[in-house]
Amino acid sequence: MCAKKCAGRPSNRDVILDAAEQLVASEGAARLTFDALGQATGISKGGLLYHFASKDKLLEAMLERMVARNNDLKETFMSEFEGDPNQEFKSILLASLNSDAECAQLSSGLLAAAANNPDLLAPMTAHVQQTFQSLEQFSRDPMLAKVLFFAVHGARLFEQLQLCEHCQGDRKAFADKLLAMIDAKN
Amino acid sequence: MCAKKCAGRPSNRDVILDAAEQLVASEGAARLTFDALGQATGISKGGLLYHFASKDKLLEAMLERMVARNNDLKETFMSEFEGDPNQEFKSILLASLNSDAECAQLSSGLLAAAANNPDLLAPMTAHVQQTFQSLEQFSRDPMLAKVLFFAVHGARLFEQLQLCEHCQGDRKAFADKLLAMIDAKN
DNA sequence: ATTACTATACCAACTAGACGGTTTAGTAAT
DNA sequence: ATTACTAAACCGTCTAGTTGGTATAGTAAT
Repeated sequence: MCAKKCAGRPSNRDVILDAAEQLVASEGAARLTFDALGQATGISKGGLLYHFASKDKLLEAMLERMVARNNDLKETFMSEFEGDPNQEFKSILLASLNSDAECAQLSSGLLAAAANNPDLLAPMTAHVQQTFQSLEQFSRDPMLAKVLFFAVHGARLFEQLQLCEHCQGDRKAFADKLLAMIDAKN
Repeated sequence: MCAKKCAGRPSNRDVILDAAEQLVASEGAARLTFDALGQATGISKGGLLYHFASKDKLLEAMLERMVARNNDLKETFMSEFEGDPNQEFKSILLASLNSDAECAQLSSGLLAAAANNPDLLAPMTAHVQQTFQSLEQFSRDPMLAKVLFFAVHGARLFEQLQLCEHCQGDRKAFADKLLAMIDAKN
């Protein structure tokens, strides 16, 4: 499970966000409602609205936490790939592939926002743009970087929508292939 | 615009599906309603329900047309790559990258179904599985095939959600890179 | 130690509007 | 007569958001 940042004391705010992600994954973004969320968490609608003043605020928080988790994971990989000439490149890719890995599902925030209010995705564009710049900066073959970046996100989408049956099992093999392609070409 | 299969005489059924795609792209899947669809097409709610007996039927039709369009485009590319040792591989990838290219947006059907009723995606899993098998069959490096397949769909997702600003312009360069990678490695 | 107050974290009941879908009655072309 | 609709009323349900209230914990003056 997620929501363990302060180790042991997951605030209800995070509990709600976790439940929201799971709801989107299992029922679809359109059924992410305060009622359903209340049932899933045992918190009343009033309580939910205490934490997130509107549905847009909830979606915003989902996106924010998604980005934060991604950044955290990238830093973890940065130390794991210490010394590797493609440290940054690899860290960005694996972070995107594996964020929320320990959680139920992937990219629920993205899909929920896209479904309910695409305007909320605008701040994400900046984040993506920045990632693209990093990839171009740290890769000798920027187009390859783009291909691999999109590959990671395509795989995540298909996993989230359960469009391919055995995606989960192949995840490690998939990651290894990405790393091998970087080492071979970069 | 789309919906021109019988060249010149787009049935209202296709007009409705086009409008539905555009609505999902611009307003989000949650705002794909019969009322909004009626306003967009100028067809009354009764008229819409004459064509699609329920919302689920509408979503099903969106997915079906998406697959059909993809298959058509694949056949077009098959003749374009006649003689190429990677004919099938390339055709599958470019078809997925370019279906709906002349339309407003991509993969609206997928997102709409995912948002409203993920159960409707079940038949898509079969289609994906089949595509995977073809890719594995026609590629000497199945893992590369997977990477490139996911790259195509990742790029489509980001385009649809307008998550990267200049995706459209780079589409041809992106496609060329994919083809080059196939030729180099396969 | 008591009283008064504040902040946090909720809950239960309600409201107004939107939504999917139905129904009815009718039009117009083939 | 069939196909392809329009127009408009209507229904039950769901939904976001509001209101007003409660419980608990802590602060701080008296």
